[in-house]
This record gives sequence, structure tokens and C-alpha cells, in this order.
Amino acid sequence: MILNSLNPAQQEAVRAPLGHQLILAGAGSGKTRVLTHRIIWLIEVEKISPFHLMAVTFTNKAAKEMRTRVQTMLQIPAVHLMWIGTFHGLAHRLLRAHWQEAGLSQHFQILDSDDQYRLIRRVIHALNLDEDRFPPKEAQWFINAQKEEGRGPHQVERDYTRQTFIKIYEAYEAACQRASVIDFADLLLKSYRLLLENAELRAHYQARFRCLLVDEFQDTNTIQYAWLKILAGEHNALMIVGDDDQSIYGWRGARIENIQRFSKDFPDAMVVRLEQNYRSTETILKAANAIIAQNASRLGKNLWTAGQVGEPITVYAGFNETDEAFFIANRIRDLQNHHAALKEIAILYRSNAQSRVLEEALMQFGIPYRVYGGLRYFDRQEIKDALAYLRLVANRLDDTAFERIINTPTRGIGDKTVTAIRDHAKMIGVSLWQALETLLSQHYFAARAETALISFMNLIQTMGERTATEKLHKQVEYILNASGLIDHYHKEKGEKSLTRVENLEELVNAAYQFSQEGTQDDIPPLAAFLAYAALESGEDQAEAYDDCVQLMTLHSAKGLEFPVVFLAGCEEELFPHYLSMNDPKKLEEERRLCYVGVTRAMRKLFMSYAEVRRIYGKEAYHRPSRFLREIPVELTEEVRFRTKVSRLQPSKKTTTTFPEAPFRIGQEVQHRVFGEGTVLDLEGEGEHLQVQVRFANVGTKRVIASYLIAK
DNA sequence: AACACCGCGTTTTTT
DNA sequence: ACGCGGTGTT
Repeated sequence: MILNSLNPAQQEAVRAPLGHQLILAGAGSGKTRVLTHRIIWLIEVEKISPFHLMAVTFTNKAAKEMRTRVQTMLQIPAVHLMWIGTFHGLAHRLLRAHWQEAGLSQHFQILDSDDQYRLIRRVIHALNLDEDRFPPKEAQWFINAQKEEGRGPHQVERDYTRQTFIKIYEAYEAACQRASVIDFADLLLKSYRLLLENAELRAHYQARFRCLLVDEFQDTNTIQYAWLKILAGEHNALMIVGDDDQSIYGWRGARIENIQRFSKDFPDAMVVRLEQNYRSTETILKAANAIIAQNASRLGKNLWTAGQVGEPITVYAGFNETDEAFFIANRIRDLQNHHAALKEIAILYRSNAQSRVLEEALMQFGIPYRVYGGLRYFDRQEIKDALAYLRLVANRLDDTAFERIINTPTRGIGDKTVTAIRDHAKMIGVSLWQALETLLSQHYFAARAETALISFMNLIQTMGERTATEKLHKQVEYILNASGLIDHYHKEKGEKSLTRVENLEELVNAAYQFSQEGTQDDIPPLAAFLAYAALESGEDQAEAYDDCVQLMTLHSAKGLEFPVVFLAGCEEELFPHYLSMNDPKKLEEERRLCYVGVTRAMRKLFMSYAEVRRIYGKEAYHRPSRFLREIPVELTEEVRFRTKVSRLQPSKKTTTTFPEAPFRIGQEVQHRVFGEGTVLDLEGEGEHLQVQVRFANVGTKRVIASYLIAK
């Protein structure tokens, strides 16, 4: 019954006996289906209570989706007993439940990477180190890398070059401890240590989670793998699902080798390959297979489909990035005329900077679009300010929050005053809040500063008292007004002012919605909300999306699929990126990224490049990406904007049948943006005709013919 | 405390 | 090119 809708390989994975399994799931092979069906199987056939199950993902979105799917397939009420979540979310849950055993304060808060950066910078200053010799960014990178490998400050191999970084690491740890805050890596590391060092808890959780399921295993880092292993213990069943060919996060610590390590650590593990693809056309799959086949280090997999051959992959050689963008916009307009929904179309690119030209073209065409991967809601300046008030109210020791709001909005507490507090705190080794209390009791400050400081302390105290009994969203509302943040951003000039106030007001809604959704059992609501703000993107509220073309980086496209995909900027130096071209390992990761991009497409794939591109203000000539050459020519059709011989190998079909140019040299023309001008030169033909025009006001420019009107 | 200017760096991103 | 962060000016 459960197995009916599955293919043989999927069935094998779902009904496997209890034990360890490695599921190598190619792109579009239905791995989420397998995971959810396996959970159902465990509950319904193996009669294992959801209480004994844990499923781990990387993103909140994936976790949410899995929970929903399981819930709809299984109408038993006990599903909530199952632990489904991200590594960080589940680790957080463990630490909240056992804060004492983990050596934490009950009110510990989570530091996001921006908070972490600020704290590290302060630590570097406090150590009297030169910020230029020891950049906070590098220190942050160093510390996180150590934590991800499971090493505390004393476990780092000491050598001359690292000595100072180790010192910073140590001081940073002390600062976190003092402020009772922990960073993202700590969630994993501290919960891992908790299980490692506390035999009783370890036994408890090992007895509880009899089956563990892990998604996107190729993205796990060292500490995450250790975390899974300790939970799995000797007897629990561990099912990992992953695809070595889609490992694109090596640069942030993901260990692709974990897959091989798993096979060594669990030699009895059953291996299932899911190679039948249900997403893409045969043409697209052949291209993807051909590209990824160039990588040497692979476990090996070959996607196939029972579906259609489909259309060839269109490769477009643009003259420059603008031309490329116009080509894409034109094609989208065609698709639109053929009744395609815009949300079924995605434009993917290697780096965020590429989105601008594409956006400009879409805007000129009047095509609605949405760019993914901007600033998270909870990362916005004004939201972080508001959250800092909440944090300080919840925990007076939170120095990061203290620093952020002591003079935001400005209340006459200058740099000198804050430095004095900092110095005093450092001297006697207490938090800023405590240092401030002591200094005030000694009447250390001048009258003016003293008044300001006292009113600040009163403000926070009153907030604490006034909000003690209120509902969460009322607390937020009160704090927004009492802090003066709303007024402050209201008075700020510029276009941002209004959005900022709106964002702040939205925080009240976010808090309300959060408390409606029924939080986790034993955590106080405010602490739970703050943790939520740190751990969730907050994207799902804004997810009420319309019919828009989707613009995003290749990285953010992982896990998604679209009927039509444009892969823009397929040029050497850009993709593969020049910073990753010379290291074979990194180059292979770029290639996997290309594989991910290609396999996002269901029906039709366009790949494009520009012969000239403006990068950092300079014109750069790049060859077409090697990935284009790795695709068998018979799978592609080439479209060029001009008749010049392309550097690509010739392909069978070349579609260049456009009408004659409507302009001649010397003609007076009008452009909707640049105004009036004279035609100097013509290049290309038809749809892709480029015209060089000397404009009366803006000088000589090369523009697309369809944007010119003859006079 | 608000504003102007200068110099630098510049892939990818989640939690 | 462009934006950000740091420094200096009013």
C-alpha cells in the first residue's frame, strides 16, 4: 500500500530492515518521497512510535515540508512526538532541556553571525590587538572552523601563526560564557559534548531515538556527523540520504568524505542508488550526466528517465551582459505569450552581482520578478535593534545586546562613557550591565552622563516589569514604543525610513503569529521567540508570492525545480569562478554547482554567456564556460547575436532567422532612456541587433535595436 | 551627532 | 562601479 507509488529502488529503501542505510539519491529522484515514506513505513509497518524517531535536515524549510508531508499521510495525532528539525534547531532543543548539565544559564541566547562578528571585534580590541593584523572576519572564520571540527581553544594545534587567533578564541569563549550567549556552531558542539560527557543523558537519548533519518547528508560537517553518530550509538538505525554530486558547500565546512566515512563506520550499511529521475527531460539529464562525468572523485551514479527527450538546450552567445539580459527577457516574454506562468521560470547565476543587469532588463520589459537571498527579515538593522531590547530585558548579561542599544536611539551616552563602562567591565571581569551598576553607585560619571545612564537603566528595568505578565506581542509592542525606536526611525530621512517603521510594526505581527503557532513546551515564550528569530529566516511569512520570475544564485536553487531555467553568465572566470579555477577540488565543486543548476530544469534549459562583461568597472573578455563544452553538441542549439564565428563547437541546428535591420547608419533615433541620438554602427541581426548610437545627452552607447524608435 | 570624504575589497549561505 | 566602514569636519 505504502509502496504502491514507488519504483523498485525507492521501495527497496523504504522497506529496508531496521539498520543502517546509505541512500544515494540523484537529483530529482524523489528522495523526499523516500524519506517521508520511510517514516510512514517505520510507524505503520515496523510499529515504531513517532516518539522514537528523529529526522534531521539543514534548512527550516525542508524540516517544515517533511513534517507537513508526514502529517498529511498519517492521520495519527502522535506525529508531534517525533523530532523533526534542523541540526541547529534540534541541538537547541537539547540544550534548552538540559541547560544545567550543559553548563549554560537558563536564559542563554543565540548569537547570529553578525552578533558574533561584533563580539569578536570587541574581544580583539579588548586584547589590545591591531585590527588590521588580526581582522575580525578572519578570527571569526578561524573560530567557526575550529568549532566545526569539534575543537575548543585548548584543542587547537598550537603554532606560531595561530597563537594569537587561539588567544582570541579563548577570550571570545570567555566573553560568551560571561554574557550567556552561544553561537551557531556552539549549538552543535555543546550539545555534542553534553552527550559525550554525560553518560546518563547519552543513554537516555540513545534509548529514545531508535531511528534517525538525515537529509542532504553530503552537506554535513565534522561536528554534525559526530553528533549523529553519538545519537545513533551502537544500536539505533541511521538512514542517510545524500548526493555526492550535489555537494556545493565544501567552502563552509561540509565534508563530502562523510559519506565514505559512513560506509567505513557502518560497514553493514545497505546502499541504495536512486537513479531514475522524474523531473527533467532526457536531453537535460544527458547534459547533466556529461558535465558531472568530468569529475574524478565520485561515488558514481547515472541519472535516467522514462520520459520525453524534450527540447534541445539553447545556448546563447551574448555580446555583452546587457545583450544577454535582453535575450533572456525576450524569451520570457515569448513564454509569457505562450501562457507560461512566470513563477515557473527561474534565472540562475553564480554570484549575486549578476542580478542587477537582469533585473534592469526585466524591469524594462515590465516582467515581474522576485530576487531571492536578500537580507533576512530578522537581520535588518531596525529589527536587530528591537530584538536587542528584548534580549537585554530577558538577560541583563547580554553584552552584545547592551552595546547595540545603549545609545540607539541616541540618548546622550557618548563613546567616552561607553568606553569607561567597557574598561571597567573588563577590569573586574563582569558584564557591561553590572559594570554600569557599580560605576553609577560610585558616582563615577558627570551629572549629564549619569542622568542619561540612569534613565537608560530605568527604561530596561521598567520594560522588564511592565512586560512580565503581558502576552508576547504586547511585550514587543510596548518595547518598540518605550524604546523610542519607532520615533527614531520615523524621523530618519530617506526612503528607508518608512519601510523600517513598517518592518518594526511587522515584528508585533511576527510575535503574535509565533505565539499562535504553539511554541515548544518548556521554554519561556520570550526566549523561544528570540531563538526563533535567530534560527529561522522569517521568510515563510512573506512567502505569499505572486506570479513572478524567480531570480537566485545557483546555491539557493538547490532543492528547487522549475519548468524553465535560464543559466546566465556561463563564462570562464565567472562560472567557474576565478577564485575556484586553479584548485582541482574547488573546480570540481564548481562543476557540481553547474550540475545542480542544470538539473533544476524540468522542460527547457537556456544557457547563456556574454563575450564582454563589465566587472568591477572594467571590461572583461571571457571565454565561454568549459561546462558548455562538456555538454555533447547534439543536445544543444546555438543562438548567436552576431555572425562572427563562435568559439563553441558548431552544432547541428543554428536558429538565426530574424527579419532585416530597420535602421541605417546616420539615422536619427529616439531611445526611451537615453533620449535622442544618431546611429553610428550596426551589429548583429534581427532580434539581437545592436546599434551604436551617439546620444545628444549621454554620449555614445551600444543599445538593443528594439529599444530604439526611428524618427 | 550628523554629514562628507576616502580607500578598500569584491563567490557562494544556513543556522 | 559601488557600497561599506572608518575617519575627519561642522
